[in-house]
Amino acid sequence: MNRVRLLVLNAALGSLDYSVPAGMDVEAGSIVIAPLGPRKVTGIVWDEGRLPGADFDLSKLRPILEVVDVPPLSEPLRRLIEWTADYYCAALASVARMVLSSGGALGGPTTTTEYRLSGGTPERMTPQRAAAIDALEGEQGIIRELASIAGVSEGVLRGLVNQGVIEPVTVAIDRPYPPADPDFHQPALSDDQLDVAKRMVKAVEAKAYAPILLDGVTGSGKTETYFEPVAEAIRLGRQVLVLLPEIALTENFLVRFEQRFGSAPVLWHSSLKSTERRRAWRAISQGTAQVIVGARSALFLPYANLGLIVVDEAHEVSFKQDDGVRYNARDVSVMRARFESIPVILASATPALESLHMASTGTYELMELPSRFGGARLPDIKLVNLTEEKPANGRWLSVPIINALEDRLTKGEQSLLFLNRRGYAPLTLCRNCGHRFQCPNCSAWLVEHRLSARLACHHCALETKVPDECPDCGESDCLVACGPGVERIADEVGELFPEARVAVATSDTLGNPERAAEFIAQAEAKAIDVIVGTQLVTKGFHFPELTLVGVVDADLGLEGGDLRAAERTYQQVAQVAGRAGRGAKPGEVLIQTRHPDAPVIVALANGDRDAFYAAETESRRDASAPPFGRWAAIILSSEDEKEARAASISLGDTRPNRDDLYILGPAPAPLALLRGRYRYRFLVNARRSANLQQTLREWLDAHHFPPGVRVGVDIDPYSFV
DNA sequence: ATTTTGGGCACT
DNA sequence: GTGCCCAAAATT
Repeated sequence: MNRVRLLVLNAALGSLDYSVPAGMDVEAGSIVIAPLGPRKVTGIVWDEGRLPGADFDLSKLRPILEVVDVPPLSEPLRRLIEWTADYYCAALASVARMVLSSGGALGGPTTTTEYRLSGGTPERMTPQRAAAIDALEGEQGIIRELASIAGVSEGVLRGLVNQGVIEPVTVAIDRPYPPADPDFHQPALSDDQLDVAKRMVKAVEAKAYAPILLDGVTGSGKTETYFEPVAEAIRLGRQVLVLLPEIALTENFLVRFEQRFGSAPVLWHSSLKSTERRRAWRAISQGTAQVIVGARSALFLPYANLGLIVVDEAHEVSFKQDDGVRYNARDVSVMRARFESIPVILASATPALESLHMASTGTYELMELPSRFGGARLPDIKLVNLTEEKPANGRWLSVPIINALEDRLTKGEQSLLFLNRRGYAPLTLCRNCGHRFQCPNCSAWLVEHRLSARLACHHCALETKVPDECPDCGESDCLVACGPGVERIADEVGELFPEARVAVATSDTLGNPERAAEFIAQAEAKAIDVIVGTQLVTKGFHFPELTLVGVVDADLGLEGGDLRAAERTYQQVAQVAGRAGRGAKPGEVLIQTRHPDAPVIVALANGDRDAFYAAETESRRDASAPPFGRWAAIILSSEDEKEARAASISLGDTRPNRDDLYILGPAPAPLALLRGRYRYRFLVNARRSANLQQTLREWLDAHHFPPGVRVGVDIDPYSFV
């Protein structure tokens, strides 16, 4: 190729043509550096350029500067980038950027300098230096990362480097990962598991596109079952990607993985240190990384030789990315498997209705694990009607749950209380003047966190100390907490049972893998009697001694304008209920609700999954919601309220008028102010037959927006705020 | 996204 | 005419 079309990594630019200097070797997918105005940009060679017809003087083409020394992006990956950009109405460059997300992974030297403590002491000790030396015990990394770990400035550390207290270490970037042994430990599987595993192994051997819905009740051993096709892919020398919804889940997963394969997999998530990220990216692109376990962003990595994708807990909402390119990793996984011609396994105990629908139409192959592993039974589920069993004033646990907790404490068994609200209380107000603490940047209350003695906004980074006086009326000692959060429930348990060992499990307390591992170790060692947790504890955890699950407020998820509210409530409660009775002892689940007759709640109480899905299917059909119709959201935002409103009204005036597409809005978004930006929203409901994306693109492209207005398109939205 | 260009306008 | 600010255009 002597002339190419380059996808430059800049969202506002499309693709640009460049000439290829004689002697330079490029092919489609090559990563290159090219001149752009006075700057240099990274680009991906896309194809042979827009040949004659473009009214551009071809002799003015500028030459590519250099080819980056990494393998070219494969054809299937390039098709995936195109599909994702097209389907989610995003810029090609934005999607491509996720592929090259490693930042420094491209080119560069093969060794890097990291720093660690040398064991010496500085001539002059200062508080910062002492704190840094204390915090960096056993750590190694680049200065910036160490500074962030130690909570001191980079200058402090550079001073220590000069004094020899911190020493540089040369590290090879491409040192290999330990190999995974597919036959390290063969677990005993049930007949059901063996049967399903065998079918999945066949799919891996076939090296063809095969979407599989692995539908197994909680505790049925889905992970051990899909480890078999993973092992087969390793035997065939192919790479495997396992997507997990949360980092907090990986610790438990890693233990099981190491037991099965004798070594840790390659991890990919947003908090990887830059050198680890770079090492992983290169190993993945060279094919030396065998099994990659990652969050959704791992989906866009340039695997050299992918043989299988597993999406674990595939129903999880966190697979939907809600900023930047708004994609659903579950759906994009299926497309990647299609372009790569490989199987993809969606594993869940509570599959999304869309996934079940695909299975029922035969688009996905359904594989079921209907019973729990090792003869454990599914737990008994009972409702607690909160309108009859009222908790005491200022308390949130009803008598049946308190009695059940007491029973478990006496027997030395564990309990789990589930409430999907972080912090102590969702709203704080002044008893004297009624002042409510609200985030100045978002339409949201500040949530009190007693563990950190702070008021925090859950939508932006705002955090303040809890003040001593009301900022409005100046009165002191007048602030009251309204409503429950997990911390408050933990306090309540502590007051009821002072001897009980209570642990709060949320993203605040288990935010990083180390703390999650510590929590799991404690729970397994029975050093915890009662776990109080948010949705984080609904998945993945396996504590054999846990026999009681209490759902503090099953109605919480039903509030708010979420189109999938019923499904999400069903999934969360069913998943958390699934934590009970996984060992030899039977489990009990108590669900507190004010709406014991609501269809979701009834289905949960009866353990009647089919009835719930049947009812939900009908209500989706009536609402023309997925899988029968499709939704999209368009959000216009601006720092200026008037500008946002004017832009949305003017966009509304040019709305397409079609009978296969219904447009609601504009209206202030439910979160009308988010991170300092005022937001207006359109909701689009389209028939399956409508060409939703093309219609939206034509509508938006024809419109001119003022510079301060941002336009976001969310296809198949989950969050309706 | 970032840089360059060019128009309008106040000021000299 | 010069400098400055802002919007629009160009970037291959």
